[in-house]
Amino acid sequence: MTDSNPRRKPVNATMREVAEAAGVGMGTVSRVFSNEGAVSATTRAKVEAAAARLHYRPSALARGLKRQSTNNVGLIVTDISNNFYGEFAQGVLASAKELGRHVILCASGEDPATEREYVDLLVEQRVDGIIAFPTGANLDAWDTARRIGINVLFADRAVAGVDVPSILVDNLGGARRLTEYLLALGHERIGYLGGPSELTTGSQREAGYRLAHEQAGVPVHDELVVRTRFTRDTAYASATRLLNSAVPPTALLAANNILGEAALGAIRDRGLRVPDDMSMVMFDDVPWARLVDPPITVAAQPAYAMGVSAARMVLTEGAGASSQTVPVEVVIRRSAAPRHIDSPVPGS
Amino acid sequence: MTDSNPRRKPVNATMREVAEAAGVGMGTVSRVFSNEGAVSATTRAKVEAAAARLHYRPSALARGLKRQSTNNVGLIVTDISNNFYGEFAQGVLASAKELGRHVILCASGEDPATEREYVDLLVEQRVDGIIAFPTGANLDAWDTARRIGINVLFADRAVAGVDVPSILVDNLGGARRLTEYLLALGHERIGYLGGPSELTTGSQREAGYRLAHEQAGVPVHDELVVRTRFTRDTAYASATRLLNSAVPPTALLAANNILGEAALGAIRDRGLRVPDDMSMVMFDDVPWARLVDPPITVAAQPAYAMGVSAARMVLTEGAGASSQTVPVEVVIRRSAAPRHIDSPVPGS
DNA sequence: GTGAAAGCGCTAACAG
DNA sequence: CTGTTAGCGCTTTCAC
Repeated sequence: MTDSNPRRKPVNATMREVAEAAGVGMGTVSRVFSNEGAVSATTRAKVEAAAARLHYRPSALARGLKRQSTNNVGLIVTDISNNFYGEFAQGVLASAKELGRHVILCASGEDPATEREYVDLLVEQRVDGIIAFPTGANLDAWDTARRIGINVLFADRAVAGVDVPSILVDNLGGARRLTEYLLALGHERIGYLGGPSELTTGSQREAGYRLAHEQAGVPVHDELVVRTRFTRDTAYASATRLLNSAVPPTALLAANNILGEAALGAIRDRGLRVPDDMSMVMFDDVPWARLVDPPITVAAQPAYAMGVSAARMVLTEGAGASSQTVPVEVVIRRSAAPRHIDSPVPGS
Repeated sequence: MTDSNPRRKPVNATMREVAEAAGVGMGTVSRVFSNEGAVSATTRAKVEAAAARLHYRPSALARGLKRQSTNNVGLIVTDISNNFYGEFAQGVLASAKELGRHVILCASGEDPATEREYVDLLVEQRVDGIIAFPTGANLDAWDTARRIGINVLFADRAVAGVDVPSILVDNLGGARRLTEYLLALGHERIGYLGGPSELTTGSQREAGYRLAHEQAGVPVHDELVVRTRFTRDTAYASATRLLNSAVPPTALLAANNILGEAALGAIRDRGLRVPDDMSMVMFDDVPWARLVDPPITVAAQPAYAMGVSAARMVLTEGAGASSQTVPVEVVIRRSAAPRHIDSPVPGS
């Protein structure tokens, strides 16, 4: 760093100054930096030399104001330290980079007030598009975002009463197949550790769990169905509650990786072994699912690919993008075993 | 969404239109929305009513251009799906939100060319500050960023020849204590799976490993020291190479969580048990470290807290922020055991 | 307390 | 091919 006085008011050269230094008009400088219109090689060289000498960097602010488009896109996730969102974000970032866009990241923490704040903020920033894992609230905020010309894309969850293109996953199918797998192993008391029913990720997965039971003719024991938030704060307590049922489950389905983490922790803390004492499966194929012993059977959502598609949809297809549902893949590993003959069975 | 024709050119109301609708001057509207200067209650009400009617949202672009400051900060990490960066980012986001700032997220993938691209881009966006995990290259780009008045803060790694405030961690101390722990357990062939020596995170951790050996009077076996990238791509192969040494190590220190993940995977794949056949410890306390059986002994970096501090430093202290080094906490769990009497020992 | 006016740095016609 | 000009939407003196 060569600046001897870092506290002086920074003087970032303007386009006008570059033009003067190069002895050309502003329009020419603009053409050079935006790569539009034709500029003779000599003129271009002069401009570039002057720009380099002055450490000139164009201002995206001014450009955006003039062009009425920033090249930014907003991404609202719940919690970026959750590997699912991390993978998704990597996908968005990769896709955005390829398209020459920036992403402004926001974490709502699943809180509607925070979400509203971020939507408003992103609108003020005049982002070209917003990719969000919506809480389901703030319909009016989303509405004004769209009205103002911002392409909105919802990820993972559909929101009732709003016609916004979405990229969804086959939650019902995934949960159903996971449940069928457990049922086929002979389990009849399968605990379900799920998310809030207001989120479609919560309700659809629960629906899949119930559907599988129905089709197998196995009754669902409502005391084995516990709903909690999809975040770490309440997960462990809920998992413990489930395991403490009067007649405990012999297998357990966790509706996302955070819940799975809590469930596995709770199982361990009670001295139970997987899968001998307790079978378990979960949504989300996070790195640790393969690493624990035994490795966990999961319903894998293609998080990275979803992020890539999401960015592409919101950036290139715009408001006209059509919703799509991506499949989840059930990956059988070794965390579930056939029910022991002597396991408690309802009515026995 | 009430708009019947989503494809029409979006008409976001301007401040001038709000002013006209409210029958006041633009200056007044500005005062209302920026909460600066005094406005009579009645006038304010009129303005707010008009604004609501028109779905007016101020433009951060225009404001930024005029004020010469966006309220944005750039964050350049390596890979946001890596839990360490995810936690760090959560900290930055929390802190930024509190200070009314937005975060533009970039993932360099540890690639200097990508990093340069992002630095240039963030400069063009005129962010108020940049928090980065630097690759060590692109000194000139960092220099022009600072010259233009952007506060730069390096995280995790120091860069030689550049005087930029940084938030570092006690890498040497952490690696040293981890190694001492293994040495105290009687291990004399400790494998080191580390990062590139160009990164201070790489070199300092290796230095800690070597220092502990030196002080214990135990020679370092260079064939047990393998350096690789800190990313997933090459980690597994390097871990395997280490385990395949002619005389294999009895314990292993992985220099970050990705390397630890790879090491644990490789250990498993070779049918070795932890800690009976192979002790292991690593840097980074990620969720899975507690979840695997046995849980892994780690040197924990306070990622979230670092993110919080980083944002605060770059946003409130500015260019004058003084570098700080945060301690790492060694958390002993059960992934390391005393060396077996019959383990291969050099010269025996 | 409030209005008018001058730009912030850039792009996009439009002439030449 | 290149220079000139009129704003993009907002903040900020400066009068009133």
